[in-house]
Amino acid sequence: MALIDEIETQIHIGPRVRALREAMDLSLRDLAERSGVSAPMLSQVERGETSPTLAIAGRIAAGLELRLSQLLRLDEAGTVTVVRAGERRRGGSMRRGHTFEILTAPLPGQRAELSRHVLAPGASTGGPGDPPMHEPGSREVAVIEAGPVVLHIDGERYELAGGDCATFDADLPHHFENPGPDEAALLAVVSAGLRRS
Amino acid sequence: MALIDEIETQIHIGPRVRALREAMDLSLRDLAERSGVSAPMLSQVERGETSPTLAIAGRIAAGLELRLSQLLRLDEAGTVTVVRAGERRRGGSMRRGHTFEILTAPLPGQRAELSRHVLAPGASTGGPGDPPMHEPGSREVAVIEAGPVVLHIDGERYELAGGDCATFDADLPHHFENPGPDEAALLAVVSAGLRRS
DNA sequence: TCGCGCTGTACGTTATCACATACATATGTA
DNA sequence: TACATATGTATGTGATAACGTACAGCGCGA
Repeated sequence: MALIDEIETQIHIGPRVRALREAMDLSLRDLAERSGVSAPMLSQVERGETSPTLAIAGRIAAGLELRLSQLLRLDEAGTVTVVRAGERRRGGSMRRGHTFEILTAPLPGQRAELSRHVLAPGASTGGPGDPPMHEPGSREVAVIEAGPVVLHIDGERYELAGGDCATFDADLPHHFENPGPDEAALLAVVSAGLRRS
Repeated sequence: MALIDEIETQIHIGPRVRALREAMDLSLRDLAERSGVSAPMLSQVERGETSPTLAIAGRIAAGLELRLSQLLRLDEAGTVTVVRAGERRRGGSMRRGHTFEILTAPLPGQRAELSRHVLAPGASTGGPGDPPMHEPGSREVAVIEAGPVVLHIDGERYELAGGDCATFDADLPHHFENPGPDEAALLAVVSAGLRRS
């Protein structure tokens, strides 16, 4: 219902298995011997008549001298996503003098989001009262393209110059401020949170 | 008997699924809703009491906003070679015409590393024969500062211009090449794969 | 203390995966 | 022609994956 319908979930390794097997000049019984999976089962998998368990799929991959993730990746097109400079939405400015763009595509499987922020003199990326926090456990890396910029985080204050790089917990309240007379810019990377167990 | 015993075939995604689910702060029923897989099934999979079919595993991965190959790759982490981080962090050039800096501090708990690469005309960040892959499950985001740059990955070829942004699996063989007559530069972010606990 | 809502798990049933066997077709060999 | 050996597929049976339901445990507010 929810996510499941919006995402391509179809797994159809059958044709790939058959192609690989024939490329190695193996019969179904040959591969059955190598993989420990019965020939009729292999036949059904190749024709897509059944969805094998991970255990079976792993043995089939092993028989083809592949890791299962490799076998599956062959059927997952679009692993590489390119976002062209022209086709990005410019993010609305939450504050006057602040504009930003999200540089990365919002696709599943992504664990990092990269954004570029431009600050007019005196502007900031957010305010002390603003809610826009990041997911718990996430980390942020910011590189200053043009400074100076002041990073306010959790009551602390860090003065950054062009080329400086700051790393911090993105789930703490924070914002960047441009104190100087010139325009400032920075790149921010937010890597998805994963709680340490 | 044949190959099957010589290759590690064990698939145990259970702990990984549980870690990811808890990191996303989802209950079994939450993930059931997102994935279309029943909660008891998820429980059994997490505890390794059953080997799900590819169809089910794919839906679980989708519910976790991962591709199945990515989810599986997290479990194949043990076999992979580590990058020579020591040499690279100094910012030396591995190839002529290629210089880079690691911008982030090498601190524990870091999940993203940011580096800036400069390529002389004709230079590349590595070669087709070079092994330096990133950790399994890691993702890379590259922003082109000055192009053109060609991204070679897994046999594919992507032409990028200044301002373009590419995202891909960092554990696939890849390198950047500068085909133009001018100096090229890019920023690369590698977000860590999920570590075993 | 009582419930309410939530968590994860045990139960029993149904669907289907995976096997061994048997079959149909196609090659080649005597 | 007959036999032999290979291919991939149809069949029926036991094992198990996957479901809906129901349960024990926890924290919380009335």
